[in-house]
Amino acid sequence: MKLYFHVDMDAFFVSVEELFDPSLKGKPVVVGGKADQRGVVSAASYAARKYGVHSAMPLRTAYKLCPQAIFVEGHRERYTEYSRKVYTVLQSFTPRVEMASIDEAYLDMTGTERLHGPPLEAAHKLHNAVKAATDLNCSVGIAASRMVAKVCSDQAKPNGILWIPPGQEANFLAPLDVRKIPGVGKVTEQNLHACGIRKVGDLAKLDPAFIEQRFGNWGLALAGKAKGLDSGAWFDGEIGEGHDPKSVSHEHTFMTDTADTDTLDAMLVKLSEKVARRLRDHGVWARTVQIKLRYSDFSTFTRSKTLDHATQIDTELAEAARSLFHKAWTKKPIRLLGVYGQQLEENEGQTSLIAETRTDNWRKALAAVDKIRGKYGDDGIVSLAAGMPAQFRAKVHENPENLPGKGPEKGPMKEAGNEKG
DNA sequence: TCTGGGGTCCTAGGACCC
DNA sequence: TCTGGGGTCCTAGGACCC
Repeated sequence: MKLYFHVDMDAFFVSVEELFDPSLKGKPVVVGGKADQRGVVSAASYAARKYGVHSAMPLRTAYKLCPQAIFVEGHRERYTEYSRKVYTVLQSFTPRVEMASIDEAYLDMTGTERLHGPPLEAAHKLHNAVKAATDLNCSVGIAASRMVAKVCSDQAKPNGILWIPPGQEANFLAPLDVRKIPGVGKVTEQNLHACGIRKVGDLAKLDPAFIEQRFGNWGLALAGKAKGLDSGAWFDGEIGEGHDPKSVSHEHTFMTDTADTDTLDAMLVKLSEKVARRLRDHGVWARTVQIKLRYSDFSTFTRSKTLDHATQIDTELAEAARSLFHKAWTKKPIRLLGVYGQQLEENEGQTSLIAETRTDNWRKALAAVDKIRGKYGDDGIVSLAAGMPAQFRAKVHENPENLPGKGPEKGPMKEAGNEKG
């Protein structure tokens, strides 16, 4: 019989902020950005939640619901630092730990009873150890499947521990809303409601063949989850096997929508550089480049291109991204741009000898730049866009949103953008 | 309400090959 | 010349998670 823990930090971002500024304690706090910014709530304190504020809610909505809340941008590095501390504590209980995100982890605690005692006792020890090391609270779910352990930790919040002994899974899940099942979001919930399915118990009672017919392959996995099983790709694989990233991406939402070609080109270059940098950090090459564009009405489009060889070079990514963008763009104002590296490979793709020398030179230059950036941050160097005209380089460094409005004549600029280095 | 940014997984059609 | 079916790759879109 398997034994899994799911450890979930309570209001993680807010709690870390409180460590650095204790005056925030007990107050309505919203992490995610300023109240008038475009963006959503990353985390809300329990005091803020009383006003209906919750994560993923637009910041402006949060402000309307709770104007007295303290809005903070947040400190990513601190969250990463504390996430590592938590990981270290969890590692001391079992090597089979997998961080599912920055603030939650699965532990395979099978066979640790002699070392740590029965499940609840082990969970208390673990909870206390996390608290001692970080001064942060967490909640722990315990079950024979990861799926149920995750649902448990959610039900245990805040600062609680919940164990569902083997055989009790169905009883525990049955009265819960279908939305509580990991993987069931707004859309699936609506679809299930349309079939008269509201509780997990309703789902568990159905004939799997019916669910498969209505919801496809994915429906079968859903039926399994309703019974407390780890079905579907979600809970595949052993815990503790680190996996390589499948994609690397960066995107940016403009403060105000823009149709300015130079601003958009500069942003594509900047995003491409960031993606390339991360590819090099991971030591992987991308075969496929994808862009995303979103217009003012929120309509969103993606375009992708598989290259003849995998790359991690700024200009190759940027070139592909700009080409994809200009083929798809209708010239209407843009709200968001994104650049993605996909089909990541461990090795550089097949290249010709000439390309080889060229990329080798690039590699040396990029390694040097990465080093400087590592030391001084991204602003240590303006831009790597050697293939881009000087105008772009200046703009990349500037905040594109703050550029003064320019005349309609963009011809020469566009030409220049196409030249090669 | 006016909707971030970083990801994963799934589906489905068409191309292309055997 | 008309016609299969399977497998894999490419592309676009979408649901979902934190």
